[in-house]
Amino acid sequence: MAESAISPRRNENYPEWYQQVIRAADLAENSPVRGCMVIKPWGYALWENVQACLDSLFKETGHVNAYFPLFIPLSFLEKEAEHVEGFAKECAVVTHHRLEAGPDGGLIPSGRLDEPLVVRPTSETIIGASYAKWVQSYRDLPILINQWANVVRWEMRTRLFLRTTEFLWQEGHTAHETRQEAWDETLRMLDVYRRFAEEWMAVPVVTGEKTAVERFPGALNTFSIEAMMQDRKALQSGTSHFLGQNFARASGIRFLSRNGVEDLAWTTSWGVSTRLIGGLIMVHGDDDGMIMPPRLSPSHVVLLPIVRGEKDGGVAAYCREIAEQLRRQTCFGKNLQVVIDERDINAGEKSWSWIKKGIPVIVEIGPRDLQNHSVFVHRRDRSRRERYSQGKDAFVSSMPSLLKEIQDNLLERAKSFMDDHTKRIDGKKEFEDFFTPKNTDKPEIHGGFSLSHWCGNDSCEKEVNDRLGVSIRCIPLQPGDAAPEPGACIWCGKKSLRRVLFAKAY
RNA sequence: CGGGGCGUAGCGCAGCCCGGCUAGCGCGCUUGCUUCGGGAGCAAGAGGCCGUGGGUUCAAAUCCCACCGCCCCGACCA
Repeated sequence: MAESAISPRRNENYPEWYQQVIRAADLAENSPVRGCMVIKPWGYALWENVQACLDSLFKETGHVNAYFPLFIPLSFLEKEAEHVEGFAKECAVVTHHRLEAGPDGGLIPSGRLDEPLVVRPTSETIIGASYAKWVQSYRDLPILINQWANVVRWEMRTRLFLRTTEFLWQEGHTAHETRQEAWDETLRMLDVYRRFAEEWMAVPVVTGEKTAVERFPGALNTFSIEAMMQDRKALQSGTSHFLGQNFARASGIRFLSRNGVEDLAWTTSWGVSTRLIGGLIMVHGDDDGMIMPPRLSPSHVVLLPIVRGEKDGGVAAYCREIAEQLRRQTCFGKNLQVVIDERDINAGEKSWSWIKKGIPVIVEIGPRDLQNHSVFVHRRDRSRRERYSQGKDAFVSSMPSLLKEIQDNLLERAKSFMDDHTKRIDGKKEFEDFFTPKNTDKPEIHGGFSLSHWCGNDSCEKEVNDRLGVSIRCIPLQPGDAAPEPGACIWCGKKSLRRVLFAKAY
């Protein structure tokens, strides 16, 4: 049995496997700055594709981009009580604006600021200040703005992509005339995230509302998309918040309504971050590394010329010809991205490097292929033993449909995985067993999503979390999962009106 | 911030208990030759303030103290 490229394998040590995939695929690495990462070109190209796709979805739904400051005056953050409480513990604060030579030759901060500046952990307050200025009449609404930015949250424990001190994201901030409009916007953007996850990332998600315990500080309602990783834990992959009039009140976003009375705007905010990349790795990756969904992959095909010694025998030219033909093909509305890897390294090693990077299609091309007008194809979503030879022209013309097939296959695979590990559990014992590892010394991958009844009390929710490390990921919105259905709370046995989604989470 | 583990070559590690020649090994790197439908073989090389500071000692990677950093598990979180 051949070895896998990544060690340990997923079922041996999942967290370590995750780190190794990031390294092997050359996506990112730790930086000298604690908790911060360097996103390397292959990882950043993936993020750029995520940005481009989401950005066009935002534009399609009427949003425009803008940019607000990195620094937030301390007093702004103090305006919304719950918001302060939620973020106070993880804020980086700028207190000085100058460096002076110290006695030992080092530099010491000087020039203390009158009012400290908080490095934005999120931008509701600073954007709210602008909106307050911009909005005077109901005619100024709605405001539908998104910003692509970095934010800083001083986390205790960090993991590449999943939780870093600084991360990249987009945050949409909208202000509306009516409650209904803001509410609709909240759900519309949640659905944009769901579509993006499923159609672009090939990641199936559960959409739902957060419980009070898990809600965004200052929001009236928080909605999220939750995806299942291959260790069966949930990853909150995007959030959309209905902020009611809380932030409008705090920031003074007031307008003269149609009735001539002063009113507060209704606002929303919604975001996804580089965390999505962590999700992509954990949903699709295998024991040989990353697997990129074709729709977001920085490149679709790599051509590997197999050259004997110095004698090229026309292989390079043959590769260039194929590359040209492929680049004229379109898939998912874009031209195919093709790489020819002519690095002077061992062919096997070269091939493996692309497997680890997760490029959807790897094509080996040697003199024999040249002679037969064929190519040797390896789909990254299939095993290495399933490589096959194919006529060049057929290969070129079938690439778009092959990529679509891979995209669909990844989604299908992830979907059945999630379905297989989503249970409707009604017994407390069964519930506990589901979430309890059999070998406590070296916990194996276990559990999954449990759709179970919940009475609605914080105390049950917290106890489940304390005892089992399991939280309520959301109250699902999907018709099938969410249909009200009387039952008994999985924990206390009291009356429950509906099932909620329980899972261990990142 | 609590509990545990670890800092030795670019990466992964051994050596430390029981102090003692020139600090090793694997991978990677450089050069040459050989190989060539596959993560190559042989040979010759380059590369270390053994995390930092202090102490004990004739002698410290090794023992003691302090500090710094990293990882895991908890609390917190996109």
